[in-house]
Amino acid sequence: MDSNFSQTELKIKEAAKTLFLKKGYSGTTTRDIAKESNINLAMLNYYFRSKWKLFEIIMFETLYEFLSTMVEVYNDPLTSLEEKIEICCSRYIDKTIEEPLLPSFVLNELKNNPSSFLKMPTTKMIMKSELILQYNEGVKKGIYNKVEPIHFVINIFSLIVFPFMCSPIMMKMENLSKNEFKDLMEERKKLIPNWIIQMIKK
Amino acid sequence: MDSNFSQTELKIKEAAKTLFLKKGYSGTTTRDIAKESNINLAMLNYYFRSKWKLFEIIMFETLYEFLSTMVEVYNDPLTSLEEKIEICCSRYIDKTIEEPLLPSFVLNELKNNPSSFLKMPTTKMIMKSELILQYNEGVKKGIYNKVEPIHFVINIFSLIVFPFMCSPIMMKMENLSKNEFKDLMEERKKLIPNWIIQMIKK
DNA sequence: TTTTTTATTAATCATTTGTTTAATTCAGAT
DNA sequence: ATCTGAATTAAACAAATGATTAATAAAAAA
Repeated sequence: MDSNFSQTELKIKEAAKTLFLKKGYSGTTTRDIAKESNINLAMLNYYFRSKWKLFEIIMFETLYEFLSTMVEVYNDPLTSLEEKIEICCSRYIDKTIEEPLLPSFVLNELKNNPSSFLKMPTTKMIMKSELILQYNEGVKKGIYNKVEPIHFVINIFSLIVFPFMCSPIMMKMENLSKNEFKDLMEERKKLIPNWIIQMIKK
Repeated sequence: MDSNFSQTELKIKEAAKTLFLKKGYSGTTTRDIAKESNINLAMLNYYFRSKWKLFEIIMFETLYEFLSTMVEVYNDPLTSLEEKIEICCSRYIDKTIEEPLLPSFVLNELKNNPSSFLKMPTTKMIMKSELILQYNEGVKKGIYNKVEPIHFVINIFSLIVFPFMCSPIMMKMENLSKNEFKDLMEERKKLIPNWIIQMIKK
């Protein structure tokens, strides 16, 4: 019976994800998770053996799901560089609007332990992707300024991700509602690709 | 006697700052701090009453020191917009090279509690600073593209700060040494101002 | 020197927290 | 209906953790 497949296990994972994203690993207690998911404390260890294993599973799944949707974008040989940037921005921002706490969570938890991140099948490829090849070609043709490709990649991610990471502060400072902030991010879907192109064009 | 002024108090604060930056508030124990600073556990409560109060002091001082050096830059009426951006980048990057963990630390700890951040005297002013006035003037004159000033500000900070936040991952992925990473950031002191200008110029 | 205040220490307390256990309930197979 | 293994529960354990206490040492004031 797949539909009834460990209701409890799912409930735990969902609650754990919510809490880990909000409070981080060490800020979340197993009792918090038990309470949030309305399960008995012992069930956590019954299904996942330890808080740490549960965390690893959630981190892996979350990250994997997130990255998978991206790899195909910047490796698609059929789209141009500019199209790639557009699609990348659009998807990334959509995804992050859905889960605004994710970037901050991932970067923080991986800070002291980035190796576990590299177990992901999708991470190592970015710098050897079609996106980079096309950028390098453009440089060779004299269309784009020559800068280390790593700068090019960082810039894209910086402009996309960072605003989400300081959204609490931004919203407080500028008295923005959640929706107003979301609208700003939606705007950026179109703005960032233009900015990026302007940055690299001669 | 100012030179001998509470050697212990200082040692605790330094150790606490190191650990809070590295492990976050909830990832750091009072015993960690006591050990790192070679003081007796009880001295922490003797001088600071609680772990939380100690944390608040460190957060405030760190943030204040950091922000103070910035306000004057983007409020200086004598420098042009482009000069401001250059100086801002240069100082920010220098500061962050000194303390690479700071941005990640601040954004994370303030995530669930951004109000405490606004107690800072220097935060609220950015959007009404000389920098923004000059940008708006440029727009009026038709030199710059018209975009919400908030985007303009976010972009600057994104390009400066975000790379530091993913430095562990970057370094792992690209096999960079600490020095190589530092060199990349040094490069950006000159690159970012150009990029920003290209982004806003028609 | 004597007294008083301040700083430091080791030991202890009271919770919290991750995990385990042993007993009980439940569901499917026989 | 009975048996068997999985799921669930309440209780407990052991270690960790923030904080306090009471005794002692050191420094300052008298």
